[in-house]
Amino acid sequence: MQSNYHPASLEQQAQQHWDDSGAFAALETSDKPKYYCLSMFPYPSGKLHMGHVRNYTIGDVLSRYHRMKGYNVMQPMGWDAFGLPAENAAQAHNVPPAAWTYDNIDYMRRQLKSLGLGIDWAREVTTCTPEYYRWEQWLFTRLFEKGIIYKKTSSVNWDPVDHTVLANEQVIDGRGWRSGALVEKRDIPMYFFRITQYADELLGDLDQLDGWPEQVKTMQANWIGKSFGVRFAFPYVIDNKQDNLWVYTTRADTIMGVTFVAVAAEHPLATFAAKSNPLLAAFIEDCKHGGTAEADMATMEKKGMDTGLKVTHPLTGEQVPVWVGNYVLMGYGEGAVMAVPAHDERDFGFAKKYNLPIKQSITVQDQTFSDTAWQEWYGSKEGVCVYSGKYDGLNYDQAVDAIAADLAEKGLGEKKTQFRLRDWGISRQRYWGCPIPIIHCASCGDVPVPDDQLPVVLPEDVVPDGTGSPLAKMPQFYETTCPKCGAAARRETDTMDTFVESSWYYARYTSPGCTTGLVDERANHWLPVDQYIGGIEHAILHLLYARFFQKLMRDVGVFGEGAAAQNLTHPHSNPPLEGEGANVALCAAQNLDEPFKNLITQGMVIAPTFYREESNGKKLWINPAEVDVVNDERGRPVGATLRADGLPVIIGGTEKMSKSKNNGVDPQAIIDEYGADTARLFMMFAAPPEQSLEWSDTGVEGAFRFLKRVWKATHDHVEQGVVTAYSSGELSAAAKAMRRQLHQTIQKVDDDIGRRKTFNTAIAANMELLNALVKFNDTTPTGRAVAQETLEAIALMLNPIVPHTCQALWSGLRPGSDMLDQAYPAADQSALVQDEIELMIQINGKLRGSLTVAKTTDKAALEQLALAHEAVQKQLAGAQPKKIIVVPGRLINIVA
RNA sequence: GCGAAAGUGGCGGAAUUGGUAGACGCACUGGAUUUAGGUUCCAGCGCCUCGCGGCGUGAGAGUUCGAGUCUCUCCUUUCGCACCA
Repeated sequence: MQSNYHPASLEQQAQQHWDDSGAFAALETSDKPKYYCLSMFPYPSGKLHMGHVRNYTIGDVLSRYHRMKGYNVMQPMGWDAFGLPAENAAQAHNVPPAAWTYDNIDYMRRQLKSLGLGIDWAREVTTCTPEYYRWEQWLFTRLFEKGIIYKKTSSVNWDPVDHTVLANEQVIDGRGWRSGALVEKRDIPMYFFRITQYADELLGDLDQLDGWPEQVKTMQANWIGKSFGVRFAFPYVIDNKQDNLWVYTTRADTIMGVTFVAVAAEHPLATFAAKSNPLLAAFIEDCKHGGTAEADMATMEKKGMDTGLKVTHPLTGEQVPVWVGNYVLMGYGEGAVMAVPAHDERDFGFAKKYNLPIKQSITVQDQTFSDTAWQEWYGSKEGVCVYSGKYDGLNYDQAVDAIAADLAEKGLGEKKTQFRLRDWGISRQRYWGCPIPIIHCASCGDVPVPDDQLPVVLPEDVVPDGTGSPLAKMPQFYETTCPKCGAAARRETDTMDTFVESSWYYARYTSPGCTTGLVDERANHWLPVDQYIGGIEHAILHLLYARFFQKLMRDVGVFGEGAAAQNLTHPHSNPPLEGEGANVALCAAQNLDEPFKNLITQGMVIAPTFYREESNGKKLWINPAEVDVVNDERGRPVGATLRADGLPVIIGGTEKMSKSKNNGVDPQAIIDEYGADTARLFMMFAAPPEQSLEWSDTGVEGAFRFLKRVWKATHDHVEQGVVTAYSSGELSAAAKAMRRQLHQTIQKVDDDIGRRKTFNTAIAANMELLNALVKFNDTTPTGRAVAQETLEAIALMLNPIVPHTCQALWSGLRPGSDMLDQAYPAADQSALVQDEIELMIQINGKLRGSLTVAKTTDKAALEQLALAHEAVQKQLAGAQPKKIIVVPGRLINIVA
């Protein structure tokens, strides 16, 4: 072994060895149980950021750990390569998005390799290649034919200056980010996935997902938002024609408190009223300004205007005014809501503002109604009806039943289950995406592209200019003939939402190179994904869409038909895993309902910010790498200076790494300076995976220092001669204690990585073990054998986290043996036996002392020993204790 | 606005089932080694107090022999909200 720790050369050697031996090629022919470990694939934005390093290190730790535990591991990687940033870069640098994207992929692939990830690169997928999106288009045509995909109009953000559709991200304070023009809502035809048809299954199957974090499942359940309510109508007459205004409510018990109805600006009644009311028309026009984001809608000022129209309350027969409200969404529910100002916060504010009547209809026991009392009642379903005629005294359930029955009798309503979830609109008026495989024919309508004409290839030499859709300006792309009648026809020029590509890539990894379908029979070997890892920001949308796609692919028969029985008996299909998620239905992919058995949602990577204020008050953000922080004599930061000029800078908050705050740390710089293992170790040590991780330069140095300490301890030991690890024989008390700590650590680290996935505590336990070993320092033959045993175990335990270093340590400890072939160490139960234990002594729950006793001491003897304890004697001062509580193995509490 | 989390020393975090609060690391202080800086090694390090001791897990209440952990109210911060990925 080299005397010093040289990460650059040893990492290069280890990676070369893994490459040469094909160590991470995942084969379907293995006898071992399979473990499919998937990290969310990156968008090729240019270079890796710390979030990627964290994500992929977590995946690699679990992959290597499971390999050592005897699993046949598959860890793939690919590129989520379509998207908006490529178009922005294209405009900025005048390069086609394709060229920019492929260059980024080449650079980032090299970076990933330098991290030493155990990836099977033969399975790489790139979503912007025709080989990939061909199957997405194929699936689209099947779903279109089944009616799962359909067309309807929907609102988008329209920039009237650039004549282009804007993403929500491109709308800043209601204005286009480039033009600065006020954004308008515009209705255009789009294709939708009928995800609402799967809402019940997507909700119900959450119960299968034992290996998912509770909060993610709760967020998904809330997002799907199943509610039980009543859909009912307010009849009205216009131009002597009878019609109904439909609304939906979950609070039918308050129906007698309705004092007005609010409709969306786009509602037909609003449009009708505006014809004869220029002021209303202007208001409706005004409602079209501003973006479509729900957060904006919910926080903007609630505005409204009376249409002058009246509708009839279905139960009281009263005339109720119809208002237009800017907070009512046309695309959600009926586009109209009943308003009960007495018992709804939003209606209350609206009624106060426009001086509309407020009418109480429920009450809560012992409380007096007032303008503020509604606040306490809002959201609770504990009230009973009052001032509601025949419904007086009924509680929520009784009132809803009675009211729904009465509405049904009049043919004006019924109970209805509704979902908050809306259908998924996937049309994008952009260039850099998967072309939608539809041909528009004047006589045949929307015709899906036949299989033999797929893929519809996206031309790759285009530079978008930021106005309109490039494909819509390319006759050579859109001019075509109808596959049905042969007449001249126009190809669809919209592309798909990039969420579509990322909804099925996990399945494609199982079948690299497959040209006969989306996947082949290899999918049955690998699916489902055993462990999925990715950012918490994907907790709702991406994960919901991928779950949806698994069900779609299952129902379309992507995984083969009639092959289920055969695949179910496949010897290597989906063997059970220990631990979380083990009860997910084990079946071939064809019958698989859920794609991801276990899920880790990793937190963000954050870093301190530094800035200077310029004369115009603007903040100039300075990268943490250019700053020195000054601490006082107690370690508290008192200031910071810019290294370049030695002058002070202002310390800002600790925030998510971003370009705008210039607080990103380039992983490449860390790898170049300290090596990949130090970067990996720091990221795994600084916080558990689900929490946010604060970047710290000195923390990185600490991680590097630990690796040097492990290296030195191993080197110094090996220099004295490699020995056989301890297995049996007489041990000194110190050696016995050393071995006990070693085997306790093996047990703890196994649990920390395998079950708890708290890599930070696994690393801390190894640090403690090394500290103990350095102190142990026993040079007798038995002592050296125990040291050999300990050092080997440390190398094995740390191998999943810092694999390059451990590969080299192992070569030193066991010349001629390869770390790649090693199993995870098992704890020696006999070494764990302990004769004496320490018990805490409490008086009234406060710690007063401790007691070391034989493990076998019984309760009565323990009580006597505790009472005889000096501190107890002093506190009791001769009095009798009221009670003594003995918690075996832990403490004795004396209640005085 | 709605939904989901989080809050523990100067800092990141640990405390896994209600039972020793602060493991491990960083920063800091003192010492040793070193040509110097750095490195490395040893010791100290929650707060108040000379000490005895007291206080201490965002704030306030509650349950319990015992609460960082359970319950309620409040405050603050972060994430998501359907065209960023």
